[in-house]
Amino acid sequence: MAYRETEKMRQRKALARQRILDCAQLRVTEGGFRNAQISQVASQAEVATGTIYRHFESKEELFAEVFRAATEREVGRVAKDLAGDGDAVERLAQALRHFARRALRAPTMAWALIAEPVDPRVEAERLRYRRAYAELFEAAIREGVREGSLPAQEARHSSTCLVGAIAESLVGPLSPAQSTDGKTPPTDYESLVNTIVGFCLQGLTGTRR
Amino acid sequence: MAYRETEKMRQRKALARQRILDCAQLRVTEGGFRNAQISQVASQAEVATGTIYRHFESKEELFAEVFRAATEREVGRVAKDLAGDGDAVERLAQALRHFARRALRAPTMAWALIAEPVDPRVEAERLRYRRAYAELFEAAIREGVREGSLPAQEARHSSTCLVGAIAESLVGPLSPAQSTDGKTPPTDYESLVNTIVGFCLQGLTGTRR
DNA sequence: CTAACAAGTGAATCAGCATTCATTTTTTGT
DNA sequence: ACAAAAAATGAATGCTGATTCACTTGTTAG
Repeated sequence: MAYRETEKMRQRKALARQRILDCAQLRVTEGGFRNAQISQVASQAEVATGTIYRHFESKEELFAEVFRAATEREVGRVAKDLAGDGDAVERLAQALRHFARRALRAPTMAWALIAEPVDPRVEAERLRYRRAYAELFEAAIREGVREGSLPAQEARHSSTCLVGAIAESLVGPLSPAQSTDGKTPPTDYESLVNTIVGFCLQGLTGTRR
Repeated sequence: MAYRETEKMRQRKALARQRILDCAQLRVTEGGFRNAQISQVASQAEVATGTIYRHFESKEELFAEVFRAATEREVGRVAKDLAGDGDAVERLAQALRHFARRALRAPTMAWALIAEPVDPRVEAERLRYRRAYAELFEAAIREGVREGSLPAQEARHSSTCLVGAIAESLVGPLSPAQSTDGKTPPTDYESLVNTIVGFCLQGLTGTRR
C-alpha cells in the first residue's frame, strides 16, 4: 500500500475547489450565469476543464453552489438587520432598505440572483432562498404582531408579498438591458428605495408614515 | 405565368398558422415552454417540422407569439376590471382578485407566463408585459389619487410593487413541484387571494379595511 | 527508489434539438 | 392537360457546450 490521502492533499484540494468556486462566482458577477462557461471558469482558475468535474458533479451543481454561497451571504445580512434594534416595523424597514441598496450597488450579481433565467437546478435554489427570505420576514412580522407594532395578519402570505414587491421593483433597474441601452434615464435609486419600503410597510401596517 | 397566390390559399395558410399557434399553446398549457418542442408542435398540428418555419422565423419567435397572445388576453381582462364600476380602489381590488383566481385555475399556463425559465426572446416579452400590467395599475392608482380614494404616492413604483407582490405570491402555489409533490397540503386559495389583495390595498391606501 | 494509486489534463465525443434544403406534392392560369 | 410557381416534407445537418476518458503527472509509504 503506497498512496494515502494526506492532510496536505486534502487542503490543497479544498483550496482548488474554492478557487474554482471563486472564479465561477466572478464570472457570474461579471456577466450573469448565462455567459459563465465551464471552459472559462477552468482557464480562469488555471485548471483543465476535466478537473472541474473532479470537484463538482456537473455544471449545474457548480453554479447551484455559487448561487447558494452568494445568496446565503445576503440572507445572513437580512437576518442580521432583522435581529437589530427597534420594534419589528423598524427592523423590517431597515432590512428592506439595506437589501435594496446592496442590490443596486452590485447590479449584475443581484440580477443573476433575482431574475436571470437559469437552469432548473439553479432555479430550484432560487425558489428555496425566496422561501428563506420570506420566512425571515414572516418571523419578524409575527413578532411585530405579538408586540403590537403590527396588526394581526396572515404573516405567511404578507411576507411573500414583501419578497415579491421588492424583487419586482428591482428587476427593472437591475436588468442588463436597462443599464446598457443608454437611453433610459438613470433611476433615482434613493427615491425608488423609499417608495418600495414605504409600500411594503403600509402593506404590513396599514399606516402611512 | 401559372401560379398566383389566391384568396383561398391565403386563408388556408392563415388557418395553418393559427393551428400551429394553437397547438403550441396547448403544449405550453400542458407542460410549460420547456417541453414544447418544435417536432411535437408539428406532429400535433399535423404538419412537417419544416412547415413551421414557413410560418415562423424561429422557435423563439413562435413561442414569443404564443406568449404574447396568452398574455394579451390576460392584460385585456385586467384592463376591463380596471375600467369597471366603483372607485379606483374597488376596481384595483377586483382586478387583483380576478387575476389571482384565474391564475390558480389554470396553473400550468399561469406558471409558464409568470415564472417558468424561458429563452431570452420570450423573457423579453415577459418583461414587456409585466410593464404593461404595471402601467395599467399605475393609471388606476393615479385616478385614485385624483379622485381622493388613494393618498398621493409614486404611482410608478407602487404599481410595480403590486405586480411583484401578486406574482410572487402565486409562484409558490403554481410551481409544478408544488402540484406534483403530493405532500404539500393544498393551499386555501380563497384565503391566499384575500391576503394578497388585502396586502396590496393596504400598501396603496395605508388603510386596513 | 519504486510500486501503487490519486489527481490533473484537454482533445475528442456526445447529446439534444433547432434548423435547413433537395425533393415531392399541390395549386393555379391558360 | 400542362407548365410554372408555391408550399410542404422530413431526413440529414449543424451548433454549442457540457462531459468523458485514455493518458500524464504528482504523491505517498515502505
